[in-house]
Amino acid sequence: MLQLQALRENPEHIIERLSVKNFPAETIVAEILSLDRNRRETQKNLDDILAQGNQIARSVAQLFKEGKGSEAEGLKQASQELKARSKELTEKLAAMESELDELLVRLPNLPHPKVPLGKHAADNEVVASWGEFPVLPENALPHWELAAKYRLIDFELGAKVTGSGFPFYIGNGARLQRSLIAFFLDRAVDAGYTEYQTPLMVNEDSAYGTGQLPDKEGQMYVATGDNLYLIPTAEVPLTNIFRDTILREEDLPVQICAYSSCFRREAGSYGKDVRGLNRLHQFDKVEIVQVAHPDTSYENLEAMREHVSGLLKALNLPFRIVRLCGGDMSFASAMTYDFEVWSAAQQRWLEVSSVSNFESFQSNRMKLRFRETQGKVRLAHTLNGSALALPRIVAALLENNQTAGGIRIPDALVPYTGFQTIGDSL
RNA sequence: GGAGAGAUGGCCGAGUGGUCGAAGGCGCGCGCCUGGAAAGUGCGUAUACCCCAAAAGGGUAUCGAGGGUUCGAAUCCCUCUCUCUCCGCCA
Repeated sequence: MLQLQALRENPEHIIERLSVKNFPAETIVAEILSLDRNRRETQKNLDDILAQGNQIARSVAQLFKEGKGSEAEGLKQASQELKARSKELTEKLAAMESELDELLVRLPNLPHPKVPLGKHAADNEVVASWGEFPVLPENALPHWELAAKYRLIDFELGAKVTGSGFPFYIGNGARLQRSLIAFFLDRAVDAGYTEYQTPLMVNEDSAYGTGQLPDKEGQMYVATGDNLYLIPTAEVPLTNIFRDTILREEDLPVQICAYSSCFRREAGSYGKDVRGLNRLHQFDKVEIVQVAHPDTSYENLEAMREHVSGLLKALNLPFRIVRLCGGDMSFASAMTYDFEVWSAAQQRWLEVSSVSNFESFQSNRMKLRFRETQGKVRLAHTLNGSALALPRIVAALLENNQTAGGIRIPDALVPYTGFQTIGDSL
């Protein structure tokens, strides 16, 4: 969430920036500012009353020490009255604070100045592209048909055992998944990320910390019996590691990564856009996260972009990078690069990674700070990115590398799969 | 799941109703000492909010969390969470 301080200092700037995200903020900002003024006044009153109470307690102690306990009676009476008023004000203050918090939480993060104006994906800015579209054989198949032909993935079986969007991976299909996970993790570790294995369920505080709650509640599966949420991405547990912590400046940037299954309800559409691996309720992903110094976090963002680009190049998948426009960005992000891979049989771009700088938006809510060498405490910046999400990578690998005789495995992956092709022969 | 013990600052650890935001130690920072270092030694070293234009200074809250008793709570009472030990169960 945005810092109240920033709103007080320059509300016009906040409103102007949020307009890039097509978010009308005037009313809510005005409400926040007036509520904030009231809150501070109330707090001042409360503090004064409590200070009087403390003063009385000290006087009483002094009187007892001097053996004049009987003189304390009048003071005790005064203290009782103060207590009643302070209780009332405490409740009022708590109500104001939660109201203020509710309002603040509704404001999205400010987009970086480089973020293009726009409402839809069509307004995103293509900032890089790499590779050439493969020439497919006659009768090229989309990945779901390839998956069935070579018995790599069984969607119907998943639907029977669990539901739509929960496929089984089988034989070389399962092996391919495992290979990609290991490959992505190895590359992340080589790039300086420390590997984690995280819980796949998180509590409510964590879901708030990264912003899944309150507004994206419907995205997550909930274990209602225990009030736990299945993670929609490893970002949630990875980033929440740092909730309520103060790091040392020399520890920055913190670079960590994790493979996890991800669970998303995505109450969504049906049809060819979500066929096969294009959109699932459960999928696998390697996530990279950085906690960065605010002065240099955009350099870290570029480094993450390079890392993800390297993965796609190693897999020889044609891709492009787009900088999301204000309207297409997520609530919490200040700048996001999406990576899209060319899916040759479907003839469309598939989003396989999203790399974002959240600046201090998450860390403000999570109280993730670091201590500067001069001793000052500042909010850190958080960044994350997929490196990478598996299903659409698999989709593109299968489609782009299909030949009349089978599917070629990219060289970089062969040490992991142990096979060079899927299919009868080449 | 049953029984018991515990939770104090970055860490260890004292405190069991009266200036206790909290002794002492370790760590860390800045000095002194030294040719340099170690040792020694002096000082400093939590966070949030609020008042003040800012600095200086001051107020309030926080000893796992929430409530209560009291003029006054780290200390007494209640509830919850977590940790440890023993038993049971278990990949």
